[in-house]
Amino acid sequence: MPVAKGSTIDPERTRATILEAATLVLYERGLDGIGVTELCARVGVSKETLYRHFGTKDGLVQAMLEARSERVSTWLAAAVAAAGDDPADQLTAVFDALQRWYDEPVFRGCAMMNAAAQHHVEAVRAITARHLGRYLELLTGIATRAGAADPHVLARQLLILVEGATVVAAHLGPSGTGEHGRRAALALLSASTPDRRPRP
Amino acid sequence: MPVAKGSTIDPERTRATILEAATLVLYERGLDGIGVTELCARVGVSKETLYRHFGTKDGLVQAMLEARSERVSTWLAAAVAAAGDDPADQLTAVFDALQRWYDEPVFRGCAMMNAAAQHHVEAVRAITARHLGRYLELLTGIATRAGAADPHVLARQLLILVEGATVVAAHLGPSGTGEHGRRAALALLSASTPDRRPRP
DNA sequence: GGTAGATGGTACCGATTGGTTCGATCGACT
DNA sequence: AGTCGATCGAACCAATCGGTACCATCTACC
Repeated sequence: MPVAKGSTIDPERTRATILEAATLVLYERGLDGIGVTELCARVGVSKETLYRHFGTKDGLVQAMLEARSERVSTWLAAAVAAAGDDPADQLTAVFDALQRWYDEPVFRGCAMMNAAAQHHVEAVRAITARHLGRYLELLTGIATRAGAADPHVLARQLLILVEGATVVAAHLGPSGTGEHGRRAALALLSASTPDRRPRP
Repeated sequence: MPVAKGSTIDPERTRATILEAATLVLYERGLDGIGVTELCARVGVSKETLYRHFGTKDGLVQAMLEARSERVSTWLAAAVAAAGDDPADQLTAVFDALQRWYDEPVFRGCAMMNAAAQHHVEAVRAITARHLGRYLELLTGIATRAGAADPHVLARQLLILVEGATVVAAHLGPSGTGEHGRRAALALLSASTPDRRPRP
């Protein structure tokens, strides 16, 4: 969807549109898999406009990774919040949401991790590390509410499951991967909370 | 270490040397992060030689990924074999070996998965899928010998742990990651083998 | 209606890309 | 001694790369 011609009185709107379209294209083609010229054509914007908004291609990449990290984290946190108070239900919600993602035809693995694998720039590494930190925070909350003996260790184990499931789904196909992750997560949850508290 | 001048009477030796040196450089810099010219200089070989042996840069990439997959799989299988017959010991050996890998200063994540994230070529995807298949085979063997209720499901869960631990170690640092993976794997193993059989 | 800013389109830049070619050289084998 | 194949080093190629400059155009605002 091209950006409207002329000044639409909203430069920030243009920026947001570029960001949204570029996110899809860069995810599909890879950060270095498409040149700026073709990227601009796909996004529907002129080179000058893109460079005025983001300075360099790296600037665009970083801006889109920041935006994507925030969007994805929020989406996952919302799935957890909608699952009620029970930590087991919350974990189930996480892996069900992931499975829906894996099933999308455009799924190509975690965009943040893919980006870090391609782009050897310090800023990108920082963004992806922060992204994992957000996940870890979410999972630590679940582990803490579950009364885990060591919530931080359980959270790191859950993070390993989340990222591992994403990698496996990307390379061996999505089928069943979310469920495998979910069952593993629930098993770890049980193993980490020796005091069984009955559901109210 | 440059290839010896003239015909060292062993073209295959030349090929192997290129492969070995290129593996390190491509892992460190990324597949698209270094040009053929600089790559040849780092490897210590002329462009003509490289192209005679591998045809294209993609050909070199695929050859080195095949070789690396085989080497890594063999290395991990050897670690398992050296751990004796007990499945729990074998899983411990897997994650101890992984932790030693994570601790290497040049560790940058799984080369196969990184390559697939960068290089959108079908052949590369096939190589990485086969690589995960080898891991899965190894883990299925362990799960079967452990008497798991469903060895294939347990093996996929263990694969998720292996790949997830590698991703987390690459982006949040190696510290403790192998241990987290190992403890999670042993917990899943216990949960999947309801019939406790005493160690002989 | 006129001005100012945001944009599209296009030509253009130097640098780098993957890949080719050629002559000189070197070692092994006859 | 002489041939042959493998190699190096460097020149060379077209294509593409990220990035810049210029100008006509369009819209919002006055």
